Amino acid sequence: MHDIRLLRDQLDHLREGMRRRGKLAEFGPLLDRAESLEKERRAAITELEGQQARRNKLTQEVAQLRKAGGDATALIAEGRAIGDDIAALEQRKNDAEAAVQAMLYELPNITLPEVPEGDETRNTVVKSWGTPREDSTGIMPHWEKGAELGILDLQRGAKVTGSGFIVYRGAGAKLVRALMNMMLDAHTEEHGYEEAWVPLVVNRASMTGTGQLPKFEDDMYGIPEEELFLIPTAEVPVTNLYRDEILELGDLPKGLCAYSACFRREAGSAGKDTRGLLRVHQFDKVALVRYATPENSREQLELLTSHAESMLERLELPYRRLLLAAGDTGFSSAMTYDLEVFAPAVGKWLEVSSCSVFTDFQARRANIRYRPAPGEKPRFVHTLNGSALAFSRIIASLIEHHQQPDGSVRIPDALQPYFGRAVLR
RNA sequence: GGAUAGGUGGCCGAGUGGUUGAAGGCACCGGUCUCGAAAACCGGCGUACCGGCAACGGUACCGUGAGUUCGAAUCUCACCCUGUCCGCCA
Repeated sequence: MHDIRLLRDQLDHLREGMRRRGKLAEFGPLLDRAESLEKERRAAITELEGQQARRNKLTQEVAQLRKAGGDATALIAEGRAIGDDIAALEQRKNDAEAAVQAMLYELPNITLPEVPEGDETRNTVVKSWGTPREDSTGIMPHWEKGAELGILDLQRGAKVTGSGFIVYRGAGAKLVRALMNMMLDAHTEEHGYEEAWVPLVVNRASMTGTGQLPKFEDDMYGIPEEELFLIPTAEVPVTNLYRDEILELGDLPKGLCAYSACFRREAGSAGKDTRGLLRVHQFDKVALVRYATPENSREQLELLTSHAESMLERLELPYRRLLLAAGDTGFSSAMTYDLEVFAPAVGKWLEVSSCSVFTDFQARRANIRYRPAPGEKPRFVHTLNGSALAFSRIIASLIEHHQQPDGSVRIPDALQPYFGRAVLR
């Protein structure tokens, strides 16, 4: 969410931000309406507060008059009239305020200057690691190989819940555990993160704090009776840990990591892009969250991304890092790197991580602040997060990229201590 | 789920209809003292918003929302949360 003051003195900045995302047509009219509503809001406040001041004064007069034993009937009648006026003005103010607020909630973040303008065709590969297997001859797609190895049971997952809900079995289930432990150990022991184990269900305020709501309610699984939502990522509960709190400067930067199941409705899509593990409704992920000062949040993004990349290097999966163009950058994000691994049988690069700096966009929504120095005014922190990593596509890539000519799947060295064996066959 | 107590400023805590933004304490900031520190003493110290170039003026905020009233931290109702006891349960 943006500072409401931007509507007054930096409307051009907002407009330019929307243009860079290619969304000026969509948001330009909204900005104009928001600007005039903001004016209306202020006018209503000014008038309202004037009447409130009148009432406060009158109220004192009534008290004094009563004390002196006088008759306050006339003053009380006047007060009643002011009260009616105040109620109407309050309504006017609330209406304008709610309307402006609703618009601000709809507006995506402004991307950093270094983020390229335009849509996803402007995404740029800024780094590559390892050599993808271009020749897919003899490599079975992960859904076939997974079934053959007895580690993936897509049919029964569909039966038990529905399509897009995966059952891992035997060594497959253990593979999930191994990935979880390998990643969490690395982040806590080598990268300095505190591990958290969080609820998979959160309330509306938390979903609003990180930017999923109100705009993307349709993408969420919800429990309407309780006004609760299944988390699409551990970013939501972890970032909201410090909602409405003031952090100490000495605590920053602060990093938390958490494993969680993630739930996404992914409405609409079905077809070859969603085969096997490519796009599912529930998947496993280790998430990284960082809280930083505005001064160093940009460099914290590099650090965070490097932590995610190190997971791919341990798994010996070739990857590339994309700097997303403004139009492809997520709603709350100011700058995002995507990490993609190559799945040779699918013949595609798969997004397995997304690392973002949100500047103060989430912090303002969630009211997460820090005190720059004792006695100074609190400021909003900058939040960051990244997946490190999302498992399902990693498993897909692992099964395909590490598939051997004899049909077995090699387990990378770094994973073996956690998985307990060197090969899947 | 039932019963019961309670939610006040960064923290603790007083306050039950009218100069209460709110006593007192802690913490914090400045000063005196000291070689320096501690202690002691003196002073300062909430947040947000509106108007104003500013000085400053005004308004709101005592869990949340609605209500009663000329006037609500204080009264009424609903909801949320926390503690305690009972019940149930992995």
